[in-house]
Amino acid sequence: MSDTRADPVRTPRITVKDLARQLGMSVSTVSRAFYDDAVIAPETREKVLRHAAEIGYQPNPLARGLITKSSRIVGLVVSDITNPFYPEVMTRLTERLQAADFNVMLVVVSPARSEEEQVRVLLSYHPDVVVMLATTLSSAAATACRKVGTPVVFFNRSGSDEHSYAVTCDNERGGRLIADYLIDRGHRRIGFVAGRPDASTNVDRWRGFHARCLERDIPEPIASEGTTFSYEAGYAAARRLLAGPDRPTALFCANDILAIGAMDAARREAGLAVPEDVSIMGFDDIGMASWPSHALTTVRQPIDLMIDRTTVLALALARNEPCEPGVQRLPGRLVERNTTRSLP
Amino acid sequence: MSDTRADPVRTPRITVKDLARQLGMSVSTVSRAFYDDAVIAPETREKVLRHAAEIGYQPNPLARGLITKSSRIVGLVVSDITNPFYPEVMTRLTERLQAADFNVMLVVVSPARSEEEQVRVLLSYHPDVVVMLATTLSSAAATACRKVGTPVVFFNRSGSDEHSYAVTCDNERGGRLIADYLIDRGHRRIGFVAGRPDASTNVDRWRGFHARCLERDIPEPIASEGTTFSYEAGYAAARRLLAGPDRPTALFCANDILAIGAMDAARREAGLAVPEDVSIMGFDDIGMASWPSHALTTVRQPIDLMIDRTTVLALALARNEPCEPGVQRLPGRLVERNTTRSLP
DNA sequence: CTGAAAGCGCTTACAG
DNA sequence: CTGAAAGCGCTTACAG
Repeated sequence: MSDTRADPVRTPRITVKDLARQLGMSVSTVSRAFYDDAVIAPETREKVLRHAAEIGYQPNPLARGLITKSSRIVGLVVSDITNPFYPEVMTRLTERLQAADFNVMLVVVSPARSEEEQVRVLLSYHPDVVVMLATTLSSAAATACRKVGTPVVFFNRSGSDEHSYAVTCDNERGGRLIADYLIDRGHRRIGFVAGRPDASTNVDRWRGFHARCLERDIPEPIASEGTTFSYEAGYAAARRLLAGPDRPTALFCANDILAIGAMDAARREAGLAVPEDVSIMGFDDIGMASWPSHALTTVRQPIDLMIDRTTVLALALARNEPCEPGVQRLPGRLVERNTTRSLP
Repeated sequence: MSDTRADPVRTPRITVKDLARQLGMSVSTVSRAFYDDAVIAPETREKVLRHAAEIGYQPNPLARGLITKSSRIVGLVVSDITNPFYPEVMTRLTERLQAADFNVMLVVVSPARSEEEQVRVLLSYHPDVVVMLATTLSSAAATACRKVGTPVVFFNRSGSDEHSYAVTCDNERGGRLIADYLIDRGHRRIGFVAGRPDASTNVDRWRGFHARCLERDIPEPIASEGTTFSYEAGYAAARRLLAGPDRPTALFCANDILAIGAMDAARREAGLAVPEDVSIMGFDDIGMASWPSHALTTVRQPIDLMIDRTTVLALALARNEPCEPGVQRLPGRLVERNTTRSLP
């Protein structure tokens, strides 16, 4: 603290008082000009706004927030950034929120410190709402939010408790889609490359896939032991899955990044051609999936719609409008590329 | 505004006053407990701190900032998020800043609106410092910051004006490293796959590379017309460069993501084997570069060091400590993998 | 060492 | 329609 004022070169900020003085008005009047629904003469408002624009004044949202109890901050909590799916979501969501005149405060949950502790400092800024971008986050963070009455919406994570908000892809349905696709093409021995075992995306995709396999009288699919959603994990799991003599003819990977690792393992470790010797499917449809070298058959998450829903929900909650809790499950669609084929 | 209080379910926040009342002290005393260098009896401080922890009180940094003129917010401005290099930097930087008790306010500059406008709303929160993660950002944003006296540090971008702060890889030296490496291995006809022409990374890498080629009496390298740093751009550029009859024996790509696109083009469009028919090099050493399917020879940016320097610099500036302006150019190192070979 | 008071930059009843 | 005053949650000289 002591050094905060060590070198007072900071330009002193323009305040309402300055404006009021320069315009010969009271601060109240000046303040009112910035609120559409305030009672103020149109010419007065215009005068204020014009002058403000000229000298580059804008009300300090921090001071404003003290009174209105609204910070216009939305907290964005992320953790698993290795999945290329997230940076894209993060930036697009941020753009949308910014366009609605909210600012995003980012917290990256590092395993080094407790989730709750890290969210606590975010909470001290009184965000109007926080959105969790996280398959991976436990509910500790959400609980901390709820304790201070801050609404939270989960992106890409279901299974949070009853009265919270979530928007996800319909992962279970996606899993079924994949089972049908593979089975329709004659596959019987199918392997599953798992991601994080406790992630709802992993659980739901597997559940749908597994259920559909049983419904269609396919032998129990063999699942790898899940660890993380990473290239390396996909590589390692596929190597094991494809090592035995009775290897699967197809692999469903819990997400694209796993699938890309799995493809490399199939080619380099097991010496198999994709899709000639083994079919491989992912989930998400990240940008890389469509690169010619991967050309991955996968299920595309309805990302535009998901972001849209999340934005609308977050904005409504930030404004304290009543919203119906629950998880919105949006349907994905299967996109066929070159990593799968029909068995003769 | 009107709807802000529509549904007053928000838990009322605990304030200093509550603490003071509950402890039978004045607010001044309570406040002092949170400052290490304030004069206050040790037992009093402990009593306050203990009680605060119990009931989950922490001072509101917004109100605090009004007085101290320090928001403990650092602005993080990003734009080109398609390059996987950035998400990594972004999250690691954020973690470091959080660990130092600063919070990150993220602004994603979208091409839809003006840079200055988008930074303006960040500035209204009075960040103590802003760091620009951007090869791509113009100086408009930086100018806006300077106008209100907010210090800015550029990450991965040099060539900002004289009295600003920047930390980058020594890109020019990296370009020379690559020229030497290729020339030492017998390459004479070398192509350059350019990224964004106005990005300092692109310019500096090319400059060093080009200069070194001339110094060593290699024929003028042929450069593609740069557009963006993307897989697609690398793909398109390499296809053109490798199409002619007198094609280059090696390609230096301005970054890894371009290089990966270039490799795919070489293989699929030109029918060339890498490195047998053409050697390919990138720059950055993003995670993907080391995947077995790419195994890209590249120059690794000293990312740990860069992040460290940026953190230290940003923190110092946030505290208004005097810092020496200028750009810190940190040496990268060449990492050899499987996309290059010696010419016989 | 502690407390009463002023003030940070705003907004918002309350009078006029 | 406008202004004077109170107050949001804090910090910090200033007395004591």
